Amino acid sequence: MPELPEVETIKTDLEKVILNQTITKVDVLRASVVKQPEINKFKAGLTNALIKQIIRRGKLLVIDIQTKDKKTLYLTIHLRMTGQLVYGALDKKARVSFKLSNGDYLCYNDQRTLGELRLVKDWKQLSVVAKMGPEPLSSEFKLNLFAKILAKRSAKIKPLLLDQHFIAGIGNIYAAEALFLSKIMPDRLACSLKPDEVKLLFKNIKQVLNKAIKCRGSSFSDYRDGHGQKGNFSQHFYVYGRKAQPCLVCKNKIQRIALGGRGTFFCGKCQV
DNA sequence: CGGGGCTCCTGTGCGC
DNA sequence: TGCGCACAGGAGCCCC
Repeated sequence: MPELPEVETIKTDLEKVILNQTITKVDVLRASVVKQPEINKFKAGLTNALIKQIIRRGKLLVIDIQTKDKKTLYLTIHLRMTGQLVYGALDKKARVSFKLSNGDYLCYNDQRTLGELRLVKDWKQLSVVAKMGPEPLSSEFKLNLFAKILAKRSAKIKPLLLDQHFIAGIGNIYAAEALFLSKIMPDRLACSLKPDEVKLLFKNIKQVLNKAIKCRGSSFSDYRDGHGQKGNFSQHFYVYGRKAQPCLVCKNKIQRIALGGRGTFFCGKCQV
């Protein structure tokens, strides 16, 4: 569900309310979402731990904690499709809940339970993190490297944008929107993009992610911010979820196809 | 390397 | 109303 802008919104929301609080109680109501270590160790490590810092890498949230015996550990949370991390009152639907020192709760909700929570010593050594591509909004994401990699790849551009080893944090919504803004058909082969198109796509990836962050993310369906509120970027979608509706630029009907098993929206007239 | 299919789950909406 | 199927912001795995 949540992509980079949504996870970033949750991060900044939670930074204002959970930093320097102690976790006084941990309840795991759905054991399958806790992947590492086993439940009792997970709970023991977090109980009476101090929340020090929140980090985002791609779609992964990393909460830096100091345990009651002064060790540094990291709680990593991947929200997958329907995960939510909401601060406030205890939610009856929570899969995992953390009671905080001020009496409020941090609830991990997840309808489909595909999300993953881990408590680890070194989050950068997790294989998902080690294999992750560059952060698209950081200076490590460079046009010449982007162009070089695209030139070598024969995969279709849209599934490639979703590949977290290639770039971190882009999901189905922002891949579709960035390609629309760049006037590129989602099924074009990466190596077929012309230099101007590569440049445009590079710029639009950054632009659409930044705009979505300003709008506090997209609540197409389940996404909620750190306070349980919806994001506003869905109002600005050009193509995502707009099958059969008129293109906002040329009035042509937006089409939907499947690419790599994922719904893919585009305008057949604006995109080439 | 690329892509298809399947899997982890739960819920909603649509067509018949 | 009821049932079955398609589909959903993700991503890993196996196989060809």
